[in-house]
Amino acid sequence: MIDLKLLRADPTQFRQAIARRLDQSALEPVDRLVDLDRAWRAAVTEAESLKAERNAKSEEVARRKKQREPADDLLAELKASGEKGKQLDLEAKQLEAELERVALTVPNLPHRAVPDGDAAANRVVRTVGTQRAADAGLKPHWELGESLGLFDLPRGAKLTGSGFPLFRGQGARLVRALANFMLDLHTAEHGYHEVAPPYLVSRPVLTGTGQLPKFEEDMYRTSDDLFLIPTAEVPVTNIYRDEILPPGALPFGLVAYTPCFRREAFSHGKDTRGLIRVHQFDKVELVRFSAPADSDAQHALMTGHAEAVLGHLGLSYRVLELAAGDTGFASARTFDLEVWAPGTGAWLEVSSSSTFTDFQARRAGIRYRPAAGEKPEFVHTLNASALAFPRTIIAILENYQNADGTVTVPEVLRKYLGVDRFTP
RNA sequence: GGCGUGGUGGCAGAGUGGUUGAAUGCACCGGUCUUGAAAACCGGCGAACCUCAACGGGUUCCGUGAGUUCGAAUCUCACCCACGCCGCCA
Repeated sequence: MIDLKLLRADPTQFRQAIARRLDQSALEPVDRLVDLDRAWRAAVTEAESLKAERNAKSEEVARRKKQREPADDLLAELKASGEKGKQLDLEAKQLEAELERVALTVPNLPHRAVPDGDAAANRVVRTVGTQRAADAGLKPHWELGESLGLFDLPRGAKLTGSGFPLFRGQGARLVRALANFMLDLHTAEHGYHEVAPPYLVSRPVLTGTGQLPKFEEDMYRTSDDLFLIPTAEVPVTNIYRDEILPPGALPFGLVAYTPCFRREAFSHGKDTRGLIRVHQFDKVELVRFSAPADSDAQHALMTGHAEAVLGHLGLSYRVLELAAGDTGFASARTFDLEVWAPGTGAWLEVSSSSTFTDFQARRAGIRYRPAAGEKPEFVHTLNASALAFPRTIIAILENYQNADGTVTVPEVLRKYLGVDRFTP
């Protein structure tokens, strides 16, 4: 949720900041909010002043009754103004509900450091490692996965539909190995506290992180009006919803290993080959809570934690800073980590590291107390995948493949897999 | 799923329909005392919103939402959640 006070203070500047997203549909609600906000405040002021008057008279009634004095005149006045009070109250409430409804559709303000432009303006911050040449002899991961018996996409599709992969044998074990490797790394070396959250969440929780109300179509919904999580970000960020964190609690990080479910409703036929884009996948997610002044540093730190996974796996990757027009709805600033996949011949996004500033915290009511006795303030929330499994698996298979059709297991995974090579 | 009990401030825990945002205790903050700390004593201490240049003023909040009433933490209804017992079950 945007800060209405910022909009009120300088609507022009606010509008320009939102305009950087190059999304016309984001500006329309901003313009409506200015008018709605004015109308709402006028209604509140009017309703509250009548209430104040009525409260004073009610107190006078109580005083007189105690002293056994007549109060019929006041009672008549109160009865007469009762209907008007209800009316004014209702008007204010309706305006407030509309105000909130519209406000929830406005995206976060881009961070000042974010470059202008659309996806074409995304900036490569750094490239790490040496890319294995995409020569003709290299196989894409879907061929390797099939020949090595690591996953069976046709049978996965038989169970559910396309985009629901079935891993088996060493492939299934690789999934488990990646989970353990990543969790061990983040808990032991990066100081994260491990959580295992619910995979179904409610509407208010999804509204807190920003998936609702705008992106309902992207998720799977149950008959109980619960949603399968599209990312662990949702339950983990909301752990502290409607809470005030005590002084000294910040900053801290949580890590969770969960499946993620995404309908990918509008992306059929687009980069869907093999494991590149699937409806269900596993992911280890980092979530951090920070004081506002500290969040940029926390963002860099967390991005480094995600990069460390790629580093340990010996994979070549690059870090992209997304331009304002390509940054997600709730995010103020995002770094994408793209891993090099020589068999596919493409850079694949394996992580998105974002700071949400106070946008999610406002929606979810996550605050902290800077020091004992001080006023609560909204925290800053951040998260990064570290990493999403399918594309990590793609990169491992394609980068570590050998001329004889086998795949060497990266050093750090061997103790989890028990083998140093995938063979047919 | 059935029956029952309960949801009050950071925590614990009172609360006859009328100065109750809410007693009391703990915690916390400031002060006195002390070489220092503790103890003791004194004072303070919820959140959100509207308004105001500011001082200040006002409104709302006792699980959520409706209702009764001039007035609701207190009465009524619905819903949610927690706990207990029974049933079912991985």
